[in-house]
Amino acid sequence: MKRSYGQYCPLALAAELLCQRWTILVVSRLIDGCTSFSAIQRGVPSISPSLLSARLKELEQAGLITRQRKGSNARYQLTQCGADLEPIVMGLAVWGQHWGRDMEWEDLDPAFLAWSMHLRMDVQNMPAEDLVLEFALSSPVSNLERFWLVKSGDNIEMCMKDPGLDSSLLVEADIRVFIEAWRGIRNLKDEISAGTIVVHGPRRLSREFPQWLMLSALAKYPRKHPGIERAC
Amino acid sequence: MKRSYGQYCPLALAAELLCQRWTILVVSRLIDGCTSFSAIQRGVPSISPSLLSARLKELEQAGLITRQRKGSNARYQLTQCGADLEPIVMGLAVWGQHWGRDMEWEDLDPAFLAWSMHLRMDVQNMPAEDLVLEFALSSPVSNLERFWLVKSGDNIEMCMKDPGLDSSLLVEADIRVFIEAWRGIRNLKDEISAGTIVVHGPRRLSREFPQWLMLSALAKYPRKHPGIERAC
DNA sequence: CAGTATCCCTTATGATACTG
DNA sequence: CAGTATCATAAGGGATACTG
Repeated sequence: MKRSYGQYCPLALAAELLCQRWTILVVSRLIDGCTSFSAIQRGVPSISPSLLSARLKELEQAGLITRQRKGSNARYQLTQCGADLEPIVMGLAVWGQHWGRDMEWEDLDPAFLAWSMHLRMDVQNMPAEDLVLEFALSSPVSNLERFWLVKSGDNIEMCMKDPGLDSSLLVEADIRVFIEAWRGIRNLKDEISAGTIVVHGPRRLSREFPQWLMLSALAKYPRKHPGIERAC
Repeated sequence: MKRSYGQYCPLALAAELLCQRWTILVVSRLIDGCTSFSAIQRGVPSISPSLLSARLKELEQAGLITRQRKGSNARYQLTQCGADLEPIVMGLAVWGQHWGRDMEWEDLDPAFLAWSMHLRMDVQNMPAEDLVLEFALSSPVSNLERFWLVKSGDNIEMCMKDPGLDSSLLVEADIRVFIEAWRGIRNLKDEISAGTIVVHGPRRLSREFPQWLMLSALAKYPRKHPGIERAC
């Protein structure tokens, strides 16, 4: 249940809905075009199903989204009201890129990275053949994290468990280095040249890999936060 | 203490700071130019002092504001990092004006209305003389609410208690009608013509009153929410 | 897959009183 | 004025198991 501010102030009315835990992230996934419960959940990896359900109901009741049942499935879509948030959510994300705090090790979530990357692979510029890209990202505070991006035709799927397919390429790196490259804080090609990101596999493929990987949509916004990352 | 999302996602980093209860309202007051603790508190009438204190510390630690001691007073000011939020906060407020839920009676807070109005009186177009504007706003769910805006020179102060001065004008209305006019949902002059807002006092002053009162900065944005107010 | 239902528990918050 | 200190409470949220 929303806790009201008891205020007619339009900013307070917006905040009492949108500035609850998880809500803006859920809206962001809807803006990204996710329409099913599980697609949204994959894009917000650590939200619990009950809370996601509650948030979706609040958004529906407030008129930001519609929910249509399709057989046993449901389809969530933004209304004009919800779609009007796109520039605001984008603005907040850019602000976070510019000014957000430095990333802690615990923030380096491979599931979200996999989810993000699977939406930002430049399929048109990849070879026509099907491919399996395997990522093995190391961290001093957790086990080696593995995931796979599987290209079938023009479709890319993410896999957090071994799909049991032969990998076309294997990418190895420290997870922080890789995510900093993903966010545009480091330069991907520079890191590959330096050997801090290693792409194993046929040279024909490994050479092209940096072209396939579109970075985060925010990578073009320079970091302004005066933290340790600046020095990198 | 901020509850982290455990995510490097820049939107999550922004949200974990800004999407906490009260925070965006406090930032908004800082954007409006409030620099002292009590000025901010007046602009966010129902925040408790301990929570405001906590929020200001979080904002300072995150680099959005600086705090300078001036004698026993403190002065809070936005940094570039905080100032960058201005378009986002404005966007959220416009969204709230467009799409926010209908106002409940409990939302019609006269203290916030008084605070808002005292910043939006067009002093340059008011007579040179000092004035006392008294407001008496009725509501079916509470006692008659009275407050005063006191013009001394070019300065306007708000008073929630009787300042013990003769009032130059007395404005009487239903608080919902008045706030809807303030927000641009109704037309102020139409309501005065209709007698739903009554301005008592010398005709010389009462005629000019609608010119003095700049409405909410959001009044120019039309309401789009499909609620009961649309019918008004 | 697409959610619901429980249950426990941390903790954020509101209220109040107090101090320099 | 400009906050700090304390405290009790509600409830938001996380985890998990379960259902159609």
